[in-house]
Amino acid sequence: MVSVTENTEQKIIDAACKVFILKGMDGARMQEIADEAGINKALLHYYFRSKNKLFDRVFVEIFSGITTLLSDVVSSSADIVELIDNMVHNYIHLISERPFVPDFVLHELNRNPQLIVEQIKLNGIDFSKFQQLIINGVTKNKIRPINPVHLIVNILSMCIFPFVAKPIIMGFMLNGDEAKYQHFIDERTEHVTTFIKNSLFINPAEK
Amino acid sequence: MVSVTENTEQKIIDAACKVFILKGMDGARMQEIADEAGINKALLHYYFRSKNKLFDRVFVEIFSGITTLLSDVVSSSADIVELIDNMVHNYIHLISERPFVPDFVLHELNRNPQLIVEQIKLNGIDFSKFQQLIINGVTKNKIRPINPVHLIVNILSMCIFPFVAKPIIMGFMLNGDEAKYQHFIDERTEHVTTFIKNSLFINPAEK
DNA sequence: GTCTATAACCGGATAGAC
DNA sequence: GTCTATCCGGTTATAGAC
Repeated sequence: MVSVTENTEQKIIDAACKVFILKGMDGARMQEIADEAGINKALLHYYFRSKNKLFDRVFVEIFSGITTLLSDVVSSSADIVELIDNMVHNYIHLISERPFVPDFVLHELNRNPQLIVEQIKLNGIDFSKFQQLIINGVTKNKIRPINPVHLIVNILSMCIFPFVAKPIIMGFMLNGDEAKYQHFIDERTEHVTTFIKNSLFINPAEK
Repeated sequence: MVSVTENTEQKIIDAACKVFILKGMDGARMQEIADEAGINKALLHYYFRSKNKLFDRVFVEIFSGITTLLSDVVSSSADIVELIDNMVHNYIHLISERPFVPDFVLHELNRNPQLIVEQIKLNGIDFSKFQQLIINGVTKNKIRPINPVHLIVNILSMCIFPFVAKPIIMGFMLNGDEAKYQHFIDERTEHVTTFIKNSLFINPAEK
């Protein structure tokens, strides 16, 4: 029989995710994580020896969620159009549910680029597949030639940046109106896919 | 006669900029800033009462550099094509020289969105001008209609994100090769302007 | 496994001499 | 204005009872 309350280790990890994502490694406090998990501070050290070890554990968990999505989308898409649709839709959807994850991941990665090394082997992107989809699109005369790295960076940029830059967008462009921002995000999937396709397709009628 | 060595206050601000940008507010240490400035820790508190006050001071300085550039570009561009060229070129150039600034600004802004409030009045974007350039482009039948907010976010995304995401791009797409990343950045201005224009112009021959 | 209490340390801030 | 020495609060981490 499955217990209604998760075990302590999982409660700690969930709490740590929440606090680390919101405050970052440097800003997070073990006390706050303990409170969030509803346990004592000493118990954190019993399960995970140190703050650093706890952080490493949750970072891997959070980061792999992002990369596996990318891998899945690339490997499951039949052509470049499908890939763009899937990638934009899935990323915006994923981040909408945890909007502070991108800033957390990017910030911690810049603080300590070493963090990424282990992740790469674990969750490498199948670039040959991605490149092949582009080549196919080009040879069938559907899209302009484009550097795959630039294209994938363009897609990720336009999907992820609007969440990281929320304060700027709201403050400077939407008069601090939360509802307007939400509406902006709701339009985003449709806008970005159209914007990218308009750029890629030589003949707009094709898209 | 101008002294060769800047005064102490300026030395502190320069050092604080450097350390805060690299480590963030939470990760920075007053001792490290003092060392970087070549002075004693107590002197920091003599000039700026607290870590918070010192941070606020340098944040304003760093952030205003970014927004004034945007304002200048918008107000000095005669049409939408010029604006895109100027904006992409200037932003990528600016950030290339201080590549850790975007992560710093975005992270601190997410940690404390209040920070932006004072900045807005100080350096608001002239949106009407920007919108007018787009409308002019559309009515002269040069570009497709587009939501100004989405367009400006697209431009900023594709210019800024590649710097914030450097560890990811290098790790996952460029085999950790620093030279490849530098080459990628060198191509970026040309690529992004072309990508945007391809998307905006209905007839590619026009651009 | 979980708790309370406390050790050990670190970092921002101040006192006071020069 | 600049320094040395020090205080004091907060935070990680451990000891030890239950």
